[in-house]
Amino acid sequence: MENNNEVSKATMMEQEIMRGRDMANQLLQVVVDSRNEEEIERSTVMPFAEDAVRKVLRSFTNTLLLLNNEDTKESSCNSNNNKKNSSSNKSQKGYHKRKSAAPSWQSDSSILCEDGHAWRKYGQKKTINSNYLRSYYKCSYKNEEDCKAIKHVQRIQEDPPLYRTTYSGHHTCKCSFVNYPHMKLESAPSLQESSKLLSFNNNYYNNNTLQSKEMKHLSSSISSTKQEPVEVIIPNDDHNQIHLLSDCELDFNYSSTESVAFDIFMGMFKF
DNA sequence: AACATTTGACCCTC
DNA sequence: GAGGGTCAAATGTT
Repeated sequence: MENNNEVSKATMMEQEIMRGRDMANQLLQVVVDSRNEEEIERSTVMPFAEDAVRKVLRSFTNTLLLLNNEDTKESSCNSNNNKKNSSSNKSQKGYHKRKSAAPSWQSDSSILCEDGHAWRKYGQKKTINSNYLRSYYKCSYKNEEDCKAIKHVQRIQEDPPLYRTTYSGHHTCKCSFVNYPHMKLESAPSLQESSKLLSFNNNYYNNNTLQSKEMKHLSSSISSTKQEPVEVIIPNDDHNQIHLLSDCELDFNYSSTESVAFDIFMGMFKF
């Protein structure tokens, strides 16, 4: 009985997360569609908003994977045992080990969802039970970081359109900053050992974006989640960089801009 | 030129 | 042997 309650609770949690992910997808669509509108493009808001939504999507995806990995841990262990006796170390073209029959996680959506991760398509197949092609994707960082995450997407219904995405494996790649070409966190070798340098790409922020005054406000709003004082340096000659003289975990809380999206982004930007 | 997608072949599991 | 998952060469796109 108690077990049933836990299962339904987990299902409800999963449904809520999926609902959140779908809403974030819709928001992302609005942001992406707005790129071509000249006025919005010139503002500081859209790059931040788009990044924020992508990060939200990634969180939803990872949470769903974690939830479902717990569920399928046992079955995948069993299937691994079954495979122990099969041949190994083959490198011929097309050689592969068939994935476990139980997917890590699958979800249906009326739109082709983005999930915040970068995928590379590596194949597509017409399956016997469907009139539509199934597309196979692997993580874009599979080669660089040996990330094992894969997914396949299949249309399962014509009208209204419905797509089923099945994920296997979870992301082990450190792609957090790769998808944020305009912001970069790195060591600041010229300063003290534990300092960090937060860089803003000039292409995004040179024109009417973050002004000196705003940067100073931003720096004063940076606080430590460990309640420790954080020392910040803003170089006079370069308004696109902030030096963070601390090795502790930081939270941004920048609220002077009129943009809610900017707030969300800064609120999420934790390292 | 570099990167992404398409497509047919290959090979495993059932 | 059928069906499905993956590879890699060919092709397309930026």
